[in-house]
Amino acid sequence: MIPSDEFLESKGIRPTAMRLLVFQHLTKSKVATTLSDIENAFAKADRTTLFRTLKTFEQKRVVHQIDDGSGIMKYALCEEGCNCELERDLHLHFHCTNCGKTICLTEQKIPHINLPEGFVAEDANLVLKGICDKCSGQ
Amino acid sequence: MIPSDEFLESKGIRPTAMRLLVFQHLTKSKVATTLSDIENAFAKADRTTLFRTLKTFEQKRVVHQIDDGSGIMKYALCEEGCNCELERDLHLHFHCTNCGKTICLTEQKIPHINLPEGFVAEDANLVLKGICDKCSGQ
DNA sequence: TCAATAAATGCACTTCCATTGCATTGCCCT
DNA sequence: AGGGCAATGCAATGGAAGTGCATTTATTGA
Repeated sequence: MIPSDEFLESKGIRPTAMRLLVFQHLTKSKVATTLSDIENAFAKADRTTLFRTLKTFEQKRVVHQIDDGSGIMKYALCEEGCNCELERDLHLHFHCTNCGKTICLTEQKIPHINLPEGFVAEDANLVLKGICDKCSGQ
Repeated sequence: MIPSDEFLESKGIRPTAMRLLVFQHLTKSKVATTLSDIENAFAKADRTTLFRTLKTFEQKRVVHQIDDGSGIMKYALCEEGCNCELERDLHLHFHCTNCGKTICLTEQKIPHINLPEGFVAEDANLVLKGICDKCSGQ
């Protein structure tokens, strides 16, 4: 496991204190995270800074944005297997309607779809909604 | 083709003038429509009324809501083949990043996904993004 | 028919989140 | 040390969803 600061630098991101904290917070979190989540995690941080940090991370392919239909954007680290560098990563997401958590199912890929003549797909977003393993296990 | 007012009544919706207009507007429109689209179509109508009209339609399974990731909710009529009455209809949507239009691909169904142990899917949302037939044909 | 009741509409307002402008601070390099 | 650019913080804006309440319109029942 390489140090966070080296990792960020390798992605072309200057590893400031704030960015390292955000990165480590994302690393620890197993689920997709909202801006507010992060804001609450470090009360001292400004919302704008966090917002721009996430935008920077996104641009440099460190995180990807997830629109799970909850109305609030979420972010999750791109993992090893994540193909964000090449093209949009086509793994899918699971949104639990019970606990509200959104989970990256990096193992599951979005199947190929045969589109009608003339349509060219460049990106895909698949969100399944239901009950997650934790909530169904109760 | 049964008249609009009879159709709405058959769905348990009182066919007011406003609702008939909105319904007919949706019928004419081949693509998913935003609240603002409709608002602009009838300048005299109030946003709230339209909002609630759409909510009513949604509840009565006349339209379905589409979150195509553009940040703005869109609505489209449920078609004959639409299974909204039983459960969520699992057809997919195509969002053109060129013209911004969102199209229901009612022919294409969302493939079944094998989820990890403990996950129970109740709903699915698949949005493909790219260039639509009209835009790619130019 | 007319009053009583319920449903639909319109206006104003609130909330929530994403996003931007601008001034300030901090970091890096010479 | 100082110049310059990147990062940060504060304030404000904007867009869309949603709510409360008063008013209008439609339905029902005497």
